Amino acid sequence: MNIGEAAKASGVPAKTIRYYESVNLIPPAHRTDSGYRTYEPADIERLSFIQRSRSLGFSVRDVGKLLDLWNDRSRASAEVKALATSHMTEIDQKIAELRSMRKTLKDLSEHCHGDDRPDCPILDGLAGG
Amino acid sequence: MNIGEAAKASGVPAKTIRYYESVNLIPPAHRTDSGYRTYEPADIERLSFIQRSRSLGFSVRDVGKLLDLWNDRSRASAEVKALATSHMTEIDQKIAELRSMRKTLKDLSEHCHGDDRPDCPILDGLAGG
DNA sequence: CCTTGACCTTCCAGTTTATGGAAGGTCCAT
DNA sequence: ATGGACCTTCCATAAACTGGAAGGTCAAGG
Repeated sequence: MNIGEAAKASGVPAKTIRYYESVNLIPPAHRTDSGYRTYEPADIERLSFIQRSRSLGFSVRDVGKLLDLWNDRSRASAEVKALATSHMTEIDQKIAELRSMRKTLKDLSEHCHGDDRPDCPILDGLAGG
Repeated sequence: MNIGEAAKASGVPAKTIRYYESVNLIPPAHRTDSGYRTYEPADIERLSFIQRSRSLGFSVRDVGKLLDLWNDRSRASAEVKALATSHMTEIDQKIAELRSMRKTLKDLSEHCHGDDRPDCPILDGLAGG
């Protein structure tokens, strides 16, 4: 599987895969004799996970930590558990914020007439959340 | 209210407030005779909204669009409604992804023993979510 | 066999969204 | 009037990409 297919399969652009390799987020890919990078299904899973984590606002560094644990199975599982728990807390917080923001937007659109009348007072609520 | 107080009140660092001004995300602040920026409560609300939106993964550009609508009350409310709705969809998606990710992590920590035993198979699940 | 087009490679430059620090002005309390 | 905590601008750096140039590779068709 070359980098283009890997990009399609994982949702991470080829350019970005190379970038991730360059900053050691992922290990150097195996190469064909001619120098093309090749990827295994396991690599795709890893890339998908990175993709998902990044889109949800986790830093590359955070993702790196999780991947380290994933790679080094011999680590104490207490450490894995602690990291997972801390990430879960972060996630809960993000979900709460998103819900609050969603509510603001919902109020906003419900109180707006949806026609051309310009009295849409709910925009005022945006800051409050 | 000077920039330091505004920073504390809004949660946006002073440095970042100046940056937002420099890229026209917010209008230039009023100045004292000596050149210090001053901020009103309304400015703080705006900054808080920006802060919240950014932390949830909305781009500065997206935030800018919403702020534009907020500023220009005379716009058709249909437009406001459309933008709000589109953002709500995005938010729903983000929430769904976070929940999926949370579930993965929960499974992970539940199946881990939390002691020093190294058999923590759930790390394998990370890519799947 | 050779060409054509879609891949791949590296490298360097630019973008977005800040953040850090230097050099210097301001404000206020002692 | 002087120290320290503010503020100012400007320039450099960071993180996480993204685009483009210059050139190598591969598979298909003529």
